[in-house]
Amino acid sequence: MVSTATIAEIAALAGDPARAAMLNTLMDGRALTATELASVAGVTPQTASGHLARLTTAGLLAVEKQGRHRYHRLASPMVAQMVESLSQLAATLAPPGRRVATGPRDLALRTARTCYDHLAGRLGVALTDALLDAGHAEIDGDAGAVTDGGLAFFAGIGIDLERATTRNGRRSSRVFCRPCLDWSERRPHLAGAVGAAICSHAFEQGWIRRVDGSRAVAVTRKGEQALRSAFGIAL
Amino acid sequence: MVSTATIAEIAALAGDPARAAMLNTLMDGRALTATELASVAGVTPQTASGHLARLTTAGLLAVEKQGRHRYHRLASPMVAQMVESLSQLAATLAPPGRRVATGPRDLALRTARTCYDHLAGRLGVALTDALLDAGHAEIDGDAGAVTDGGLAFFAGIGIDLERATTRNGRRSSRVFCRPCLDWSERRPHLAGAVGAAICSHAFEQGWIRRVDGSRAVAVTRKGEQALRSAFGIAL
DNA sequence: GGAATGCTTCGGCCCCGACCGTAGCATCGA
DNA sequence: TCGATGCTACGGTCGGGGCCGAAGCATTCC
Repeated sequence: MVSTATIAEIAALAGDPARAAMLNTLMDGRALTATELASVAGVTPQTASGHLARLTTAGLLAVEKQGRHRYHRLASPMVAQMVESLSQLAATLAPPGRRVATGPRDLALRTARTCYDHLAGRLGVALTDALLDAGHAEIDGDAGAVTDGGLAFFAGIGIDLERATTRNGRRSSRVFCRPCLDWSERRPHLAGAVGAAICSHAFEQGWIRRVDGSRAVAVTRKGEQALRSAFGIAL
Repeated sequence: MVSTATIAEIAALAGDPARAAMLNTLMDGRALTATELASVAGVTPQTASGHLARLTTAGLLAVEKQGRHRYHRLASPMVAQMVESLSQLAATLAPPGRRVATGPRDLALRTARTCYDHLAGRLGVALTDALLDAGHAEIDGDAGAVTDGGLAFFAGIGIDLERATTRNGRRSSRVFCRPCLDWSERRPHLAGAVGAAICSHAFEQGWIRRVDGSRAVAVTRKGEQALRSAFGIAL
């Protein structure tokens, strides 16, 4: 966050194949570790470390230290917008034959996808809205919380939040509930242990299933019924 | 227009100081010669020629041959949008204290300027606000629209939106109306075909004129009257 | 405690590409 | 026809930076 930040400097940062792959991977709003990003970029961890350091000092990425892991995410929606405009342009300029098939996949991603370990897209935001409206959860700035009524509600539909926050009988240090700005909806959805518990429960109950092994998920017929009866959601 | 056009390739093209200066200079939508662009980039003509060739084959620039001159311009509004998003990010990431020396030239830029092919700055935002307040246009998120009343309004002041959206008798695929976040005002102004039509009309009617051949424009006396009577704007 | 894991720093290699000087093509004005 | 101008093509130089191997901290697990 030191240098004078010219257009050329920003573009040069995104102009390296390895760094571009990292930025593109982080476009879903997740926070990934340096090793994971090294993998997607196809470089060794020490090389990735250098790239991540440059992206971070430039202000494009934000890091969150958690134990021996360092989670990297896009620093702001504006960075996502910049990457998005690059993607659009790349898709347009690519020879029509070799254009990445647009449409169903993108539509699926915007409808419902996983964001790290919780749900995002229209589904994730709709779930969050429903929980907020019902008074089961609250969001205030960067903080989130589940109300007492919410705890009972989750228990009633089979989501044990006690179990979700403990591992090996010991309390996890993980953030219990926090809002996460949705990349496509530009509105918050629930993350943290609560978001993860909802997501894994939805998978276990067969409400949703992965599409093509990508981040996109599809809501099953059973899931539609469950979401309507439990949350009052008609996606 | 050959290679597969990845994000990294596009960004790398914009990541060179000389090429970035060229792209930035072309942001006003004009077409400049190679020599002029070499001047603003601070390189020799032969170096600039190489840069321009790369930008052109990549599809970022379009060339128009006229005699012994070759006029270069941005290939599409999408390129302008990409450069715009880079500018925004650069302005945001720059240390607040040492932002480029603010002077009369900057003041003129902030007051009124062209953004590719439409109006920006205080003038652009004021025009947009007036249109929104009068119900002539609407903005919802990333989408914009002109109302039926708006169409009649524009026709009344001599702006034919039908003509603006058709080319050679066929409907252009260009986005009709979209909001564009103003770099200096941090609020949206109108872009797309509508924004372009307003801008060109303002030039044709002598409401505004260029300053020093830069992106800045000055509102003429005639323009002040027209803006006040037609839009109710007192800049 | 010791070992394993995640990440960073350091040093050195090496390639890409930005730059210019020179020279070669087009076009315009006499 | 002959310069003058605008632009491009080629060759050579050289500096930045991407890459990895080796080594050094920090943290966690057993």
